[in-house]
Amino acid sequence: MSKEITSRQQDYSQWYNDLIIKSGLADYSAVRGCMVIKPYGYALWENMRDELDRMFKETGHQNAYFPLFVPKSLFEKEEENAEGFAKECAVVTHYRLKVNPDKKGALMVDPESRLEEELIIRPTSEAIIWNTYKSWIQSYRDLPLLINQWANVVRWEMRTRLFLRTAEFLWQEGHTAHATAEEAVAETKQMLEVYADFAEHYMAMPVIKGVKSANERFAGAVDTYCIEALMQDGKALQAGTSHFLGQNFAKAFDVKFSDKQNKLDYVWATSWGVSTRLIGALVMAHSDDDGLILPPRLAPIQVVIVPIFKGEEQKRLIDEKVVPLMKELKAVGIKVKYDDSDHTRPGWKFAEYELKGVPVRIAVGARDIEKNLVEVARRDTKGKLNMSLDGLAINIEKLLHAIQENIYNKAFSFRETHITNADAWDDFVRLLDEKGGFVSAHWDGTGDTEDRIKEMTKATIRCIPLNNQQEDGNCILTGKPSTQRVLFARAY
RNA sequence: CGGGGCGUAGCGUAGCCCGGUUAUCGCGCCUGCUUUGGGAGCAGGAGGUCGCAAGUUCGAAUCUUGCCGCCCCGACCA
Repeated sequence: MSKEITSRQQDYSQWYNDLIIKSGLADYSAVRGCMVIKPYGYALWENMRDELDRMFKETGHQNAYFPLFVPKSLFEKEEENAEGFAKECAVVTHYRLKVNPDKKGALMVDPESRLEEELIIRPTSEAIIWNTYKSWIQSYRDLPLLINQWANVVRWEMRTRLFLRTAEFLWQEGHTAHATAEEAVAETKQMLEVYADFAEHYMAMPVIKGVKSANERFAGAVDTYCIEALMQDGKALQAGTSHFLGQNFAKAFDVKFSDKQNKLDYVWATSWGVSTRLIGALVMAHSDDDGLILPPRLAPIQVVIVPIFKGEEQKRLIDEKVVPLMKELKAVGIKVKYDDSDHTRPGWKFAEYELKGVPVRIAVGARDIEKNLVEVARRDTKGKLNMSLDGLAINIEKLLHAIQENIYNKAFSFRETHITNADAWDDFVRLLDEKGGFVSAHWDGTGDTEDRIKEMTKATIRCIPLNNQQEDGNCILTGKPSTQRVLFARAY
């Protein structure tokens, strides 16, 4: 065993780190808080990105790219947004280095190169984008403006975790402008649906759609909608957000349009984003102590074929079967890899591809070929069965669908059994401590109560679910009247 | 930024308390042969600023001081 993974039970955090590193998704880097996304991890991100990008375009959005740097004077224009991010901004103050006269071979910041105005490295791009939109929008005919950008952003975090929270991360941010509030709200909700659809159908990860409480709302937003997922350790994870920004940014950046009656008004805005954090979510939602379990629809490799042979002659016979099989599989759109390298033996390959979470493994040996069979192993259940070489591609395709469905169902039933009602404070605390997951409880609607609950239990309101059932009750902490339950959880 | 832990070959480690030739072991790597249905075996081989810098000493991986880096837990946050 050359690649030991810490078990989830032993140390969940270490299990997560082991998985990321040993499966080859990412690596630590020489920069504190920043990671290297390795080819396998980046391939996974590309698959996620491509699907999302397609969905954005289907809903009428176009991609563009805005600068990494935001002049401080622009950044501070929308006050709430600026203050919300102030504590985690990297700031460029100089534009030049010079040879250090006191230390050979060393460079120093040239004190004479101080910028007249500091540049903020974007933690998000509302400021630079709304400053630009001002010149793009004059008339209702320019609306709606539906733009997305794929970019990196920097948030100077105290404590980082691979994929879940790094100082620099990759994401997409959609920024739209609309003529009416209704239209902007509809856009906000539409993108939330896109995210939920992606999470459930591609990541096989069930999510709860909801609205954030005021405390958890995006700085500068009127409403923040979110999708919340549940990880195997019972902690919640915000997987995506979609914000209705009202006219806050339009007012801060003076973006007005003339309507059909030639009346001037500020435009209505939205922004929405998901990041490489989704990879962390994917890992924690499905994987086990043997490695990753990737959903077939996103896996960089969906099927790996491992030949088992003694000598050149057998290898040649296997090749004769595998080459056409590869063609068949590719013809039905399956991403297949034939690992016929002779550097490692079959057993090593089995373990390695399990670690990497490849959904299906096909082993082909001389014995199988005599019987016109292959051994098919699925990663999610570890089950093995023999399948005929005839019509194999179709059966593998079916199997991939079944795996996609199975890991979704598994995650779904875990999630369903981890939403628990609490009506008494003691139960509330005990559920958080002992069971984890979402605790559904009444709340008096005040930020103060939410803060106190967070202080006492480390749990926050993850969201108020959309279409939430209305029922009379009493706040779990204060006993004040409440009309609905909200979801509490400890979160990443 | 507080608490804890760690830094010795690509990875994981022994040695450190109690200073003393050539720094231990495993995995990985290279060569060759045998192997191949769950992380192969044998033989040979390469690979080291012991995190960095000062200090103590005849002599430092080991003792002292300072610094750096990373991981885990907390505060903060997506």
